[in-house]
Amino acid sequence: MDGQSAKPDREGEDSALRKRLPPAERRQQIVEEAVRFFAEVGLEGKTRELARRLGVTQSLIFNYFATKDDLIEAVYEKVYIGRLSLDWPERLTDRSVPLRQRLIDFYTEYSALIFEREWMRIFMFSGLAGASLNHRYLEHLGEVILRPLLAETKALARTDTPPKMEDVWNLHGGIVYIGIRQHIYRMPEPAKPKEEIARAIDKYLLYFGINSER
Amino acid sequence: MDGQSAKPDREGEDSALRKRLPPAERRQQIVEEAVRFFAEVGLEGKTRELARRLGVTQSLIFNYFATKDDLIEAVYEKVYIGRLSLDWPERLTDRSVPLRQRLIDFYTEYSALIFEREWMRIFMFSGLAGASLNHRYLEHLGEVILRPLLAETKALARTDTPPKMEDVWNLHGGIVYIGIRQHIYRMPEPAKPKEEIARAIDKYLLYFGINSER
DNA sequence: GCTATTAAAGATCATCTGTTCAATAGAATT
DNA sequence: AATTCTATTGAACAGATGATCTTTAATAGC
Repeated sequence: MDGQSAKPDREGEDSALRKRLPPAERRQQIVEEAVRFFAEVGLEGKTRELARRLGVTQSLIFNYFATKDDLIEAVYEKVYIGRLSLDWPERLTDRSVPLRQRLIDFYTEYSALIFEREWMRIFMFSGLAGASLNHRYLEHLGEVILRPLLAETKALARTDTPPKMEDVWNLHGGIVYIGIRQHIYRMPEPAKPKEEIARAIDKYLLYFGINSER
Repeated sequence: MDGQSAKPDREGEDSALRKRLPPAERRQQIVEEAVRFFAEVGLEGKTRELARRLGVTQSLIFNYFATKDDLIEAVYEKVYIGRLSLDWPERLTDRSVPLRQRLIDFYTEYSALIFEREWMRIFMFSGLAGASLNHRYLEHLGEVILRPLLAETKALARTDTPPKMEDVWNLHGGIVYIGIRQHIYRMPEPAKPKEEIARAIDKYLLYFGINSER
């Protein structure tokens, strides 16, 4: 029943030798694999399985992270950090560029960042788990991106129904849902995601009577 | 450390006596609580905790379900069945009613059904777990609801850009995202969800130049 | 009221899982 | 080559967890 009971963990697929790495490097390696691993199987993935994938003993993981929660925290940080808060706030409010162009630029870049299986799934797992980072991220997004977007829309709107925050969330949700379908529900990717994003933006702008050149 | 080691499980909150129920009834009771329980903590929730909430021993659960997976399967069925496939397909294609009204009727009813914490979360948990029911549901939705909706839109569209399936998904996603924000990310519910749904629909229709009366 | 039936409890198993720690071995320094 | 340092391993523990099996007792049929 057990062919090799002498080997406890460490089923190194690529085998090779057990390399001795500088701590910083090993730590990074663990976190990177953990991101992939947890994104695939969820945050309840077992440390033994993670160790197996790393080709390392399970106890080594606890040499770098006191508890599993610490590891998950490191995964959150790795995934969340740098995903937002670039120069978008200014660029989104740069009125020398037509709003349509600004929106397309933003969502092209943003979707390139988040329409990625690892991000999408860990975001959803952590959201379901009620992680505070998740809340903070969404609040941050709302304040730093969506609220300014609302202001920009208001400034150009030509209809009697004034734009509301919910309209911006609707635009955002419609676009994000493309990634959810693809990476959470594993449906096929749209043929031309960029084009769908542009159409979503045009629907939004048209509703408020905003011209493409403005 | 343990005040009452003689009682193994069965921390009946409402206490009372160990009632002897007809099997069908007990089974139903277990499934219903399991829906609530798994929706809250995820599909990896422990059977002992579920039993505790039921005020019943853990072993009793396995008297009704051979394995935990069987229980989860029953939860899926309970949650998924009856959530779709009513008379919507016909009503959505009833051209004696303006499309806008049909859309509003549909999404009012549909959102009332799915904007519910249990459904939303179990749908997401099962989607992340790759449950086949999830795929079947979405395919069914696409075929039975969204594709007819596309046909209806095409029939009334007055613009040169023809409506595409992706447009319908965008409409759908934007609306569903309201529920995701509320129940997955636990953000506050919009003040007037119905109104937001109507606005999303109007954006969609306007983009294809479809009049409200048609 | 008595008995056969069967929910439900109680006890326990085998395995899994996070965590700890002493022993080992790879590399750098002397 | 010997020594030192420490990354990594190997082994084990305690508690949890899905599942099984025997025992208890509530209910239905007579």
